[in-house]
Amino acid sequence: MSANPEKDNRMSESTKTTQKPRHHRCDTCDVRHKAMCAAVDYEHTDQLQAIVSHRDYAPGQVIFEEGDPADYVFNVSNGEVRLYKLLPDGRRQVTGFLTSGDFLGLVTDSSYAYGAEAIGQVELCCMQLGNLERLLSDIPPVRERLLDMSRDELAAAQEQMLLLGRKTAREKIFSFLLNRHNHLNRTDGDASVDLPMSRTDIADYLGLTIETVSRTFTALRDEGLIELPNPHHVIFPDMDAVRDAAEAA
Amino acid sequence: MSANPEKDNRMSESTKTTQKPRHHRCDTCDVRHKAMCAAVDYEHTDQLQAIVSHRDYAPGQVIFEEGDPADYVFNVSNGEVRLYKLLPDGRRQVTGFLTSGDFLGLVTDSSYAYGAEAIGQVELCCMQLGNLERLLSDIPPVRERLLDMSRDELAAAQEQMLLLGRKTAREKIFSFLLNRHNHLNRTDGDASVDLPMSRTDIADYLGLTIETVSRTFTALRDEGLIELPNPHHVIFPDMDAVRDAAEAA
DNA sequence: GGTTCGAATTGAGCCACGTCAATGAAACTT
DNA sequence: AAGTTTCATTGACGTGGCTCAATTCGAACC
Repeated sequence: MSANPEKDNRMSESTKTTQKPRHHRCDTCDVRHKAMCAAVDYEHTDQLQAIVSHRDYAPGQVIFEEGDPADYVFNVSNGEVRLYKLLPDGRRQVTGFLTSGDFLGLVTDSSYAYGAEAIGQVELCCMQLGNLERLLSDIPPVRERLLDMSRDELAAAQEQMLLLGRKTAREKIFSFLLNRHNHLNRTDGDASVDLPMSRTDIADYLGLTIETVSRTFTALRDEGLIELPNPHHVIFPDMDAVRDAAEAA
Repeated sequence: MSANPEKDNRMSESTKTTQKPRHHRCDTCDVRHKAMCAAVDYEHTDQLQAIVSHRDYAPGQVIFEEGDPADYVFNVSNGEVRLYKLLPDGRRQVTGFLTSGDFLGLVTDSSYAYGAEAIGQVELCCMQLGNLERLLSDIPPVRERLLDMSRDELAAAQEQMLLLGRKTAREKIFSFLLNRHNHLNRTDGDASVDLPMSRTDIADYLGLTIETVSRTFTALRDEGLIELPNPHHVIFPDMDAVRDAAEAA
């Protein structure tokens, strides 16, 4: 079992609502096509613009905690966010990592169903829950879009259950690396993956301890399957070999 | 790691589409208030009725497999269904159990994202995917309802990730029993739980082996926390004691 | 250039749970 | 009612990953 306070990473409540309202324009937003907002047509862009604002978060800063009253929902415009659930004794399960375009703010009984923290510097686009609901009734395609997005999220969640319940440490690491490679690889030929999160985050995401994560990375390095120029960057010298090894076990 | 062919449980492909088209009426359907259909108003009930049909499934029968082309979506009208994902070597993760009112047929790229099998005798209400989509555009509240339902499902999935990644065998069993008790307890004072599924299903749902599930049940029985008149029925002699023990670890 | 401090790595030992194997208890067949 | 099959339980033993405890590495400081 792992506990992981990450004490100092967690900013005080007072800094939590730190807000530097910049002027962002929805019509030139570069993550719009990936986000929920893609379903807002040209005519309604003004309405969208009117209800969104921006917030910046420092590394480690809490965005919201599980159970907080959910007044706002968010879109990630920049940076990486971790979602997590805690047990009373501090054990943590990271349920997902979000990047630009992802929707944030799952709600049950008008409170957040999980906690969310900035991993590095993060920029969020946010709107009040009430405004989202108004948007949903005014512009039907937005609800369709949101349904599609949560359909994908649900499929990813099931895949993660398979990983957590039935895969070995080695398989978990392989799946994690290959998933990241598939989902966020910008340039096509790039056989490398960035890992902005800490070993603790990875461990809590895969249901392992930091020691096991570290040892597994080292083992893969020693086998020549990956290179580790630094703990936050993985290079695949031979992508096919990795895929073979991943399937073998 | 557990493999579990459940060979003979699996009916042949030919029996798979076994269909005994009965006459069911949406306007008197007794699971309607729990299902997606609750969002279809009185005026549209005929339209709903026109596109649904019923199917019966025998215990162990495959409803669909992961990757099958998804032509139909379903509502469970009766019985219990297991959802699962498989690894190439046969290891299985049960991702959920469904009962009456639950929606079935998560789709990605127009194929099913998981497999589904009847646990006992099962009755499903089904409609073609295209008809569902037409329903969604014709009756906006249905999409809203579906979004709400998948919101809840997603929250449950995250809870399950916490269980799989961070809880001990004992805690997993406690959570499983208490969840069942909370979610499907008909009569209010009833301190018991039915477990229609096999030990293998439970093990694959909790990321354990059948032996560990069995041993944990026995341990709880020996401690006087539960009674086991038979493997498919659990009685809690002292509900509060169970809740305390569950929190203690 | 040395100090500090957090994160990552490495080592040694252990234990919760898995594996393998036997037994028990129902339900089904004939 | 004896044989067969399936599922659950129980026992003996092994091990993958956890725990506890050092190092090591780097970045940010004077």
